[in-house]
This record gives sequence, C-alpha cells and structure tokens, in this order.
Amino acid sequence: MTTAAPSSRALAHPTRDEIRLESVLHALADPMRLRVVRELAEEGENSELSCSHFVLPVTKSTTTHHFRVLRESGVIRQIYRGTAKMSVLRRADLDVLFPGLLDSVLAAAARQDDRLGDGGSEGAGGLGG
Amino acid sequence: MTTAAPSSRALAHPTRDEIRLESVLHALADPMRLRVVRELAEEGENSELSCSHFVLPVTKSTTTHHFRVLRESGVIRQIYRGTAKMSVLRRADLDVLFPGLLDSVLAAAARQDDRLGDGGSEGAGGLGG
DNA sequence: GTCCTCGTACGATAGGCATCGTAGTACGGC
DNA sequence: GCCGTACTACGATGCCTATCGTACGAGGAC
Repeated sequence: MTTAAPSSRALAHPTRDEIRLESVLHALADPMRLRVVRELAEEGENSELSCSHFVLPVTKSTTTHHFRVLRESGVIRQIYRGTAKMSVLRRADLDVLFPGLLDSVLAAAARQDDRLGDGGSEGAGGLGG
Repeated sequence: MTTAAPSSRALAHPTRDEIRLESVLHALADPMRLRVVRELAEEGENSELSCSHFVLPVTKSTTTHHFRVLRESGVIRQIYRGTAKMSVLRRADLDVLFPGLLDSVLAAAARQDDRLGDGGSEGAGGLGG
C-alpha cells in the first residue's frame, strides 16, 4: 500500500495483536483524547485529519503527547504527509478485536454530551491558550 | 428483597445522573478492577459478592481502594451486610446511560483472554495479522 | 538559500494513583 | 464481655501522566 510519498519518517504502531483492551480503555478515558477520537469518527473511516486540525485547550506539546498515547495504544494510525501528520482511526482493527466497543463508547459520549448539554452553546470554559 | 437489616452504615454512591463516561472508562481500564467487574457480571445481575470473595494478588488495603473507585465511578453498588460488604454491578444504570457499553467491554475482555490464552496454558495460538 | 509552519524531543513540575503496612472500627460467635 | 473476622482509614512511597516551555528538525513557500 505504498501510497504516494510516505516520507522517510516512519512511526511505530502496535500490530492488531498487540492492542490491549486496558490500553484502549485508558486512552479513551481521557477527555482530550476522547474528543479527538470522536472527531475522527465523525469525519468518516478513511478521513485523515492533521494534528493542527484539532483545537484543543492545551499546548502543542501536550497535543503531541495525547496523539502518541492514542497511537501507541492502537486507537489511531498516524502517517506523515509533508509537514503535516495525519491521523486515522483504526476502526477496522478495533472492530475485529473488540466488536461494538468503539461504537458503544462513541454513542455513550454523544449521549452524555446531549444529556449534559455540552453540545449546545455554552462552553463553560474559555478556550484560552 | 427482605434482606434483613441494612445496618446503620451507609455508603455514598453517585446517582445515575452523576455517572460519567470518563470515570467509568477509567475504572474499567485497570486490570484488577476489570477482573472484579467481570466476575460480578458472570455471577448474574443481582448477585452480591463480598469483597473477601475476590482473590486478588494485592493486599486488602489495595482491594478496598479498587472497590472504592468502582463504587465512586458508579460501576458497582455496595452495601453492608453484617461484617461483610457486598458488591453488585449497576448494570441497569449503566445500560440506560451507555447502552451496550458494558456488554462490549465484557465481551472484549473475554475475547482478549481467549486470544491470549489467559484461561489456561495453551500457547498463544492465533497470531493473526 | 532563507524563512515559516508543523510537529518532535527533552526537561521540569505537579498531581494522581496503585501499592503497601499498620492501626482502628463494626459485627457476630462464644 | 472477649475475641476473631471483615473491612476501613491514614500515612508513606514510588511510578505514571498531563501539563508546560523551549530548543530543534523536516518540509514547503518565496
């Protein structure tokens, strides 16, 4: 699957067999990371989003850290594309390993947001940076 | 549901509305706690198991800590019954808040155990791709 | 070639947490 | 009343982690 120029920089990912449920749950338990995963899921299975696409209320360093946790736990796949680093949800792998888990978590997150009125207008906290 | 005297000691539990997805995921992300939850689930919805029923490779202090995390995150309900402290899975509440989530996690855990040969001594068989 | 943008690496820091040991409380049996 | 069992509370400890700031490398724009 040599798509275009993968650059010389490669990133280490766990194989499907190396993905652990505990690590996935831990990765999803963080609000920032859950937010990233939800956004990736909403974009579609094959959508690649750059790190800079996400506007998180933390610095770039911290964002890098969160993406690393997601990648090393097997939740997302990351590839370099020019100066940008694209992230894709590993939905297929996760669905094979843990059928229904990702959908349940995503649905639960959406439901909770709806219940708490988080998706509306009030932001409660300024996204100052 | 006669259940005799509930003792005077009461334990604080989050109401259904107070249960947060992040807290539940965090609670389930720990191997010890996931083990407890799985055992509770296998016993049936209304089964009460005492803390001492669980044989965990940690001290009683640590066991108490884990049960507290599970209780405060809303995953289990605990009541005193004599000197024993019984634990019950809050399956109904969780199913209302996050439909399918608990089942997905339990199924995923069972599947992973099976895949890794945790239940017995068979050498890590299916190394798919 | 030079500069700018994107993201990384490294160090530092503060807080959380899993773990232990010990001392203490509640309840039931004798 | 006394003791044993079941569990708790508290303090200590060491690791993990979420966060930041700064310095740095890679790749594209001009």
